[in-house]
Amino acid sequence: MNNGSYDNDSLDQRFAGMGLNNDTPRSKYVPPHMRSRQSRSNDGGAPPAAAPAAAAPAGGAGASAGWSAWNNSDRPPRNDSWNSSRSDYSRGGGYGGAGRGGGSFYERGSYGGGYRNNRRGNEESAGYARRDESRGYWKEGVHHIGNPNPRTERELFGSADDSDRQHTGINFEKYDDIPVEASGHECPEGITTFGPPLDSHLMSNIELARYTVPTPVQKYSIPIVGAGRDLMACAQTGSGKTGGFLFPVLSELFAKGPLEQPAEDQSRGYRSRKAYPTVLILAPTRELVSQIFDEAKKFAYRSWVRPAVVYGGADIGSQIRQIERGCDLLVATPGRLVDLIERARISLANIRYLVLDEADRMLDMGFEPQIRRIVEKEDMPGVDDRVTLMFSATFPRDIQYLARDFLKDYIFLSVGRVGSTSENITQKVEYVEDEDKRSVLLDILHSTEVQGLTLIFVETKRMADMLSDFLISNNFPATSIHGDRSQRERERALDSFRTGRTPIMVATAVAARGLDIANVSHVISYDLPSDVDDYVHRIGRTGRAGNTGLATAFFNRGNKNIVNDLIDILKEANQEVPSFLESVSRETRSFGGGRGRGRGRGGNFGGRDFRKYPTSGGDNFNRAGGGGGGYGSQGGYNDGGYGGGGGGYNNYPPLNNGGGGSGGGSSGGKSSYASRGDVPMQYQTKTSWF
DNA sequence: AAAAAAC
Repeated sequence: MNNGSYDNDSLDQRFAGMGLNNDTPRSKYVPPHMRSRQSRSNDGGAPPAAAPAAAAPAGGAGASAGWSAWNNSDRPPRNDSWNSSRSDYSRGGGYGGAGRGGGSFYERGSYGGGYRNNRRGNEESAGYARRDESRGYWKEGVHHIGNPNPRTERELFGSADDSDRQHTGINFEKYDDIPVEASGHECPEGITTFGPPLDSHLMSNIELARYTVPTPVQKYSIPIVGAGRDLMACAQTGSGKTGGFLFPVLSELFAKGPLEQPAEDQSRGYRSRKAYPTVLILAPTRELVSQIFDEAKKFAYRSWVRPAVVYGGADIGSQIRQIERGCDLLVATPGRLVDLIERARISLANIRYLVLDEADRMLDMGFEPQIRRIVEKEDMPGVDDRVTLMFSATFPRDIQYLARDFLKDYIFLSVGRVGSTSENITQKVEYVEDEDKRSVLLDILHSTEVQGLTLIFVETKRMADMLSDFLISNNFPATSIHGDRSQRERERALDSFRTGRTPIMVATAVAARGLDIANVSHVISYDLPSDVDDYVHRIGRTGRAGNTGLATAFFNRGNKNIVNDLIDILKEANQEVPSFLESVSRETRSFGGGRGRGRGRGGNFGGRDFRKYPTSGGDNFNRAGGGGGGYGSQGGYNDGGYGGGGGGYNNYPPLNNGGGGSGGGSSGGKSSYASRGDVPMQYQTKTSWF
């Protein structure tokens, strides 16, 4: 990583908009993880360090090199935009110029040499005769906006009273109460409204979607991406994550226009039907990818940008035809993308923005090799020549280590939840033995008034089938979703759940993340997951957009592996901790296991920038080290892997000590993040594709 | 151990 020698001394820490350091009234809502910051805010990093505005970090050079490759034109720094009015929106000219009127702009050429090489070449000679008049285009450096189309508009944006379609009813006022913490070099200031320099056409689409005020994550992601910076954002779903990356990225695209097709491909001269997307968005499930695509269509409406989506389980032929019709912003699951790259249908050579949604999942054991292949082993520009954005509700520190390979000098953003955080989800944990689960579930379903949707999570696909059959045979309108069902079945299940035709859905991990389903009033963890992050994502399916929600979990001794993490989560969210949890926790501790995996959130509901808390393994307890390496529950995938657990974990060692004083020294090199030396061997060997 | 993700 170009920025390996991260220097904690120069971290610019901000409590933007939070007023944590001053006279914030006690009554102002602060979610649990930010609250814990308050008590620690005097540990050295707190003063909103004056960023050395004059001295642009060297990293800026890399960034601007990436941008000058954009259309091969040198452009003057943009002067009407982010960086001039606000001193630290940008650095080192990382933000390219507006470039309007630049003769070097390519015309429309988002794929396969534009229409020229396409079989619809006659359209080209006819002068952009577009079948769909609502499609915009780019010509001679000017963005021509397509005509409005009422029908398309209704399809995309629904009508104002169409509550189940989208979040029109979000309680926007509450946004101001959400704290945001940003850390990293010269972090740009947040914005407060959708306004210039955000592209004006984008703003009109945002208006059509009836978003009036940027959500907290958007307030920061917009200027951060506008300044060409990389970003790791920890934000609950329902906090506007999708807009958080779509808005700034589309705004840039609208202003800059299409990229020229790479020379090698042009020289082939004929029939290149490869797509050269500028933006790549990756997500871990097909449903999520499809949901992001739907959002992208809204905000790309009438613009020159053609969004496209590819995922497995669906007809590849029609997906290929779709990307041939235009593929500037591609939303994809990894497997199908690799397939299409191998078929030479997609090239990543023009990627300028890479987005990993649910990034911690994308970088975990199951996905990491595929992501590495896509990002590092294909033709995607290197980390300095693209902007990389990662979003997730949770960011374990081991994943943050991995993520460094894909990011340069990034901003870490931690955002509370919309509508008074996780506290608007009531979490209940019941002690239920496996054999009693069915009858307890029936009791719960019978006793709950039928309003809103109930989502039941199980650990296995088989159990999902069995349980939904069981419910149906008991006259509950249930369906199920899991990876062994066909894509059509999955889509039908999700749709019938969403619309309330079957207000009960049994699901595996497929549905745990990111899915935006309005009106889920109850999430039941029939089986608890082994990783508490998964639990956090699950309960995030309810209590969305300012509503309250209920989350019930069935716990028994078989779940003792997550008992400590679960207790932490409950405490952080101000929830009742049943006594049986405490006693199982005590049993477990004397059993010698303690906590398997340093969760890395350090008592933080969402996540904490590991660069600021280098040695805190996320443990709230001072616990004897030494044995650490031994009980990595996830076998080589965890913090326990390095340095034998790093000695006793201290509670949040002071910033800037590099970890040397807190026991981290035992890991040999943990005090410095300059090299890969501190990274578990397992990671390094796993980097190869096979 | 299971889940997700390509055919």
